[in-house]
Amino acid sequence: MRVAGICGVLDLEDGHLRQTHRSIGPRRKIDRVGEPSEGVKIICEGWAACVVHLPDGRRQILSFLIPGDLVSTTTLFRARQHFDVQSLTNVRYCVYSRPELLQEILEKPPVFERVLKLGVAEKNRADDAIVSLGRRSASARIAQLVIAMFERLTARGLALEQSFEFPLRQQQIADAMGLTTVHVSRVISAFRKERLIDIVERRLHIVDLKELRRVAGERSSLRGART
Amino acid sequence: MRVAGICGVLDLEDGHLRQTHRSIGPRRKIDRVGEPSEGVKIICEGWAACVVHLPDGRRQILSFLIPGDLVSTTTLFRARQHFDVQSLTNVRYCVYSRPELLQEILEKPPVFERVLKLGVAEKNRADDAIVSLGRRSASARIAQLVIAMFERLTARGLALEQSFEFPLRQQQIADAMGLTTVHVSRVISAFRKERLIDIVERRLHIVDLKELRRVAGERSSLRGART
DNA sequence: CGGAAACTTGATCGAATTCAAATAAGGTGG
DNA sequence: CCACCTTATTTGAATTCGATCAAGTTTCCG
Repeated sequence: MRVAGICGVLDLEDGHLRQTHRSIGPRRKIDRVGEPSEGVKIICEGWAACVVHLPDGRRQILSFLIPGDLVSTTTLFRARQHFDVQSLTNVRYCVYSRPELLQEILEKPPVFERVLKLGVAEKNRADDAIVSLGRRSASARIAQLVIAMFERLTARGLALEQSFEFPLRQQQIADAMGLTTVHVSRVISAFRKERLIDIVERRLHIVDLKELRRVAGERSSLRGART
Repeated sequence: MRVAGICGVLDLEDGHLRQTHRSIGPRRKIDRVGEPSEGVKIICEGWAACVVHLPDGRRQILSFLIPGDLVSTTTLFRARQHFDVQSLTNVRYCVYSRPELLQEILEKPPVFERVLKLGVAEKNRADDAIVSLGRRSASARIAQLVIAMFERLTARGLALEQSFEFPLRQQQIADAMGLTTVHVSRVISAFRKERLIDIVERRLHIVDLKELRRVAGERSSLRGART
């Protein structure tokens, strides 16, 4: 049965691919490190994150997932994941059977292309993260994050004007940006004071997009194909 | 005409796929930012790197490429690359026509699987980099780099005992690890003094692998499918 | 209402950067 | 083969960005 909307990104034809839909609360594991994902998943609603746990208890968030995102292209291949995927909010996602989807991919070039595109987008985001973590200051990284989420959410029609749902805790921002919560708090306070952004009730408002871009480092690179 | 060896990673059948081979010197661009790659390339000999240039002149190296590596899975898709690919040493690589390779992929599941696997390996390496840059100290990152290169080169039969060709300049290590040359020099000096590694004439010897792993952080995560 | 997360704020510390020079290693034309 | 020039590497001193330590305060839920 075809479910309308963003879940259908992979089901380009007449929607005959079998999908299972699931809903879960926040802080739940969608996929677990060391286990192969039992299917290929698309986030339909809510935010999730790919998380690596270090032996000393610290964490690194590899990426945030929002509606329309494929939960790691690597799940197309039946391999152990090296990270957990966990929900940050209430999440609804759908699961495709791996073999069925693979067959669909091989039979239908547009589906193949679509999946390839999602994979490219995912890799581009990882590359963005590497550049941010490797060469940008804390403020630049956080400004980048805000802008990146704004653009991704806008592309999916999930931003109004310059504001959008922003359920991230500062701890999660810290884990994604390679910082401490304390420092994230300081940077966000500074952004508020400088009237760059404002966060009220888990909703982020971009007050001065131009200046925010400047702070983010306004680099020309990494502006390639996104989804 | 089939060329033996590592170039053939994608050409699993009887080697009828057309390949063009090219040789270039060090510090040459194999692919250029903003331009779609004109084909799908495999490194046959030498080292290369994917490099992002920031507007202020600083650089971030996204990954190092060694023989057997695909030059970015994203080149399967005709999109603008957001980074340069450049040779670090003399490099020989081969180029497949994108349409021909795509057709081969769609027709031959083993080839499809092979390409998928290379893509997964690439993504895993990017994720490794994110964790290193986000959560590890300078020494841990450099130790990781040495171990990772050792393992990758070993998998391709390019390491003897615990030593291998290591053509990287400290500047390049710095650009990959998000550090300055000055600091890379200090860390490597310390490693030498502690008899962890030694670098002589662009060849790296791992003196104390166990201790090197300890320094690298000996984490259990991120030990997934590599190629 | 009460307890636990989440967020702030201040003081101090430290890893890595920056600035500055000196030394070593390569590569080139004569 | 050597003098010369450029690119790498090393080392030291001073600085800084973000971490760590330590309380508070606020917000969120059950």
